[in-house]
Formats: sequence, C-alpha cells, structure tokens
Amino acid sequence: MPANRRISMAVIRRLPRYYRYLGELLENGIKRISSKELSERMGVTASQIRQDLNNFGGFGQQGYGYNVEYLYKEIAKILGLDNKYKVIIVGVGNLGQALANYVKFEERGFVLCGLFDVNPRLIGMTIRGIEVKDIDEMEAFVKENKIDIAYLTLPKSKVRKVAEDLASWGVKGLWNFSPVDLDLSSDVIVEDVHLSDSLMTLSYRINRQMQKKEAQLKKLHK
Amino acid sequence: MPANRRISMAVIRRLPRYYRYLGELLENGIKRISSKELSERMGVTASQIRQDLNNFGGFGQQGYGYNVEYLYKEIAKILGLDNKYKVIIVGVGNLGQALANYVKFEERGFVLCGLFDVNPRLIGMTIRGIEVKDIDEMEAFVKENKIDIAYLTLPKSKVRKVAEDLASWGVKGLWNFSPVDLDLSSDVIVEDVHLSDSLMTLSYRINRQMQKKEAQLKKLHK
DNA sequence: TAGATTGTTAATCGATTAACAATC
DNA sequence: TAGATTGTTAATCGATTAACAATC
Repeated sequence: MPANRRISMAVIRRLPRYYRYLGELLENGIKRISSKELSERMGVTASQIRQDLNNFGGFGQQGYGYNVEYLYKEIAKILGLDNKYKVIIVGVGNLGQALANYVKFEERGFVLCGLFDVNPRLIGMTIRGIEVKDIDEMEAFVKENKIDIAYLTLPKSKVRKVAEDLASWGVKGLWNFSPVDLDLSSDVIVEDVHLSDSLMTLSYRINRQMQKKEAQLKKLHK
Repeated sequence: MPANRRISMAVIRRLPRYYRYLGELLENGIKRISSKELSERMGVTASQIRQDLNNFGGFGQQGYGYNVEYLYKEIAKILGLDNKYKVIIVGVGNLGQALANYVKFEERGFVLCGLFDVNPRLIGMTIRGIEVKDIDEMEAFVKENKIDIAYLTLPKSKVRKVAEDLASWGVKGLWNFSPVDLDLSSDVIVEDVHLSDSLMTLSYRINRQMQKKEAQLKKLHK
C-alpha cells in the first residue's frame, strides 16, 4: 500500500462515485466485479479505475477482479466513513433546514449536534429534536462538544468571519454553501458547494447545445 | 473570436468563478483590472485567465487590461445569463422548498413557474405564490409553458423515469440533486449536484489532514 | 514615444489511457 | 494448467504555465 503518495483532487472526487456504484452492486447482490465491467457501467476506462484504486492499495485479485463488499468497505474507510463526525449548522434558513432534515448524512456518520442562527424568530425552534441556538452561544458549544464539521448556510456577508472563528476554535472541516471562496490561513479543510456556479454551468451548456442545433439546421437548409 | 473551438469542461467550470470575482470588483467600484491582479486575488495564474477568456474572444486591451464592467457583461452573455429560463421543481421536499425560496436564482433569470410532487400533503400548498401541483399534471404543464429547466429534488428511485419523461417533453436542462448519474439518451443537458459526494470528499480530506498532523507529531517526538 | 499588458505560440506538467508482465 | 484480470510501467493526450511578439 503506497503510504504517502500525493493523491490528486481528480482522483479523490471520483472515490464517492465508485462508492455509490459499488453500493448499488451490493444491493443487487453482485459479489464480484472486474474493472472492465465496472468501467462499462460507469462510463470510464478500466485503466482509470485500476489506477485510481491502486493509489490506496491493491484491493483486487488477478484473474478474479474485485470483491464488491470488500472494496465497498475499503473505500468507506478511505473516505473516512468509518468515523463519526460531530456537525453543527450555521444559518438555519431554507437550505440550513433542508440539510438539518436530511437524514442520509446522519446515517453516514455525520451527526447533527447543533443549530445556530442570529434570527430571533428561528432561535428556540426545534428541528429533529435539536434547538436552534443564538450564534453567541456557538463558541462555548463548539469547544465543549468538540465539533468536527460545520455546514455554512448563512449569508455571504457573514460567512468569512464565522469561518475564521470556527477554524480558530478547532473545527476541522467547513462545508460552505455561500457563494464565496473561503481561503483561510489555518489548516481547516473547506469544501465549497457553489450552487449558483453549478446552475450557470448548466445554462452555459444549454445555450451551447442550442447553438449547435441551430447550426445543424442551417446546414440542412443549404 | 474563435467560433467553434471545443471548450473543455475545466474552462467552463471556471467561468462562474470569474463572473463572481468581477461582480465583486464592480461592487467595489473598480473600473479596470489586469490579468495579473485578478490572478493574485483569485489564486490562479494570469496565464490561465488570459487563456480561458481567449477561448471566447479578446476582451482586453494591451497595455490597459480588462474593463471590469464590460468583461462582467460579456461573461454573463457567454454563460447565457442574458436569457430567461422557465423552471419547474420536481419534488417539493426540504431541498425542493429551499430552492423554491431561493430568490437569487430568480434574479439571474431562472424563473420559477411550477412545483410538482406526488405527496397529497404537499399538493395545494403554495410557495412564493406558486401552487404545488400533482405530478400527473406535469406533462401538460411542461408542454404548454415550454419549460426550459427542471430542478430534480425527488427520491432517487423515481428520478430516472421523471428525467426521461421531461427530456422527451422538450425540457432542455436538468439540475439533478439525486445521488444518481443520469445518462439519458436524448440531448438534454444534465448538471449533477451530488451533495453526499461533496461531503465525503470533505471527510476524506479531514482524515488526510489529521494523518499528516499525527505524522508530524511523531517525527517531532523522535 | 515608452511602458504596460494583452493575445497567442511554445514548453512543461500532470492526468488518462494503453500495454503487458505478474499472478491468482 | 490455461484463462482471466490485476497492478504497474510506458505512451499519449490534454491542460496549465511560461514566454514573448503585437499593440494599445
């Protein structure tokens, strides 16, 4: 198992996808799979799958392929899904509430412990048994409960300050939904989800597609 | 302006980020910017910025740099943000409701026209003046109103069928939040937002970071 | 004009794919 | 054993960076 090789972000971002496909195979009772067959299902090359996996170890067997359940569990370990993470949500607006109610994350080990907002209307409200607290209480809470991860679903004007505070209080990861790039000095990990960027990418591609179609039509008319 | 060059996904995904930074510059009253200064703000190379932009045309001026407002507007055009898009949301659970309430998308031209669900408890409910309709009424609605984009926030078990239907009814783009890769035969554009993939990437990186720190500590103790 | 900075070509780097020896 | 398929090295491809002539 190559211990400390630098692994590219491209590879890391493919891991959850492998995990997802293996989970489906498992559900369908499929016991073993070759890189070739998996590659056909996923629409990637078999080479890429083997290269990706071999960044983390040799999980397969020559002449046989990969044991689905074993590989599934190994990828879970690689992704850190065998750990539990204590989570808070900062900003309990629509999106914060949606994430709070999303139990799938909970099942994967991301345990919601606290909810924080500045809005007096929201403070005191309860979601899945957890009370929304004033953001002033956050520092004490984070330190006492050793919070690992914060989901940031608050307005972009406030997110930088909050992110820096959380980092200084020992939070390890930030899942940022604000349309800002948080480049913090500390070694906290930031994962951005830029929904509006994603939507713009979609509109770009829709337009390109339409241009392409128009061009085809024109060609046909000549 | 190079008309029909094939533009890589990497470039496309950077466009909204440029757009975001230029928007901020504009807000701060900055009139012109060089690729060098922008590169320093964004943490990328000036070369990359110039290369990326020149896929779409020469927007700058030698010796001067780029006019912020002009470039901002040009990128908006490239992204198709000068158009309006008629949007429906399919699946009005927590996430669907959150997206329905998110007015920023509306401001950018993504106009919410309809909400659909199967749940009788939700049907008849109103969000921002729009009534949640039974999914059975969706076909007629989509065809009549010439819907451009559907946000898919429904359970993964149902998403494939719905996606195929929508594509066949002429919808141009799907913004998919289900943990499934929709590979449709038709030429509808699919943009996936895999939230759980994103969260897993975060947990992977948190674990790596912790391993690195431990390694450092060990080294120190020797 | 001189200085600044673009647009673009060339060089480098990294990621993906192909090939194949190792081995189950 | 023979066939299959991995793990891994080598070749290819594409994306990023560097360099610089063009030009405002």
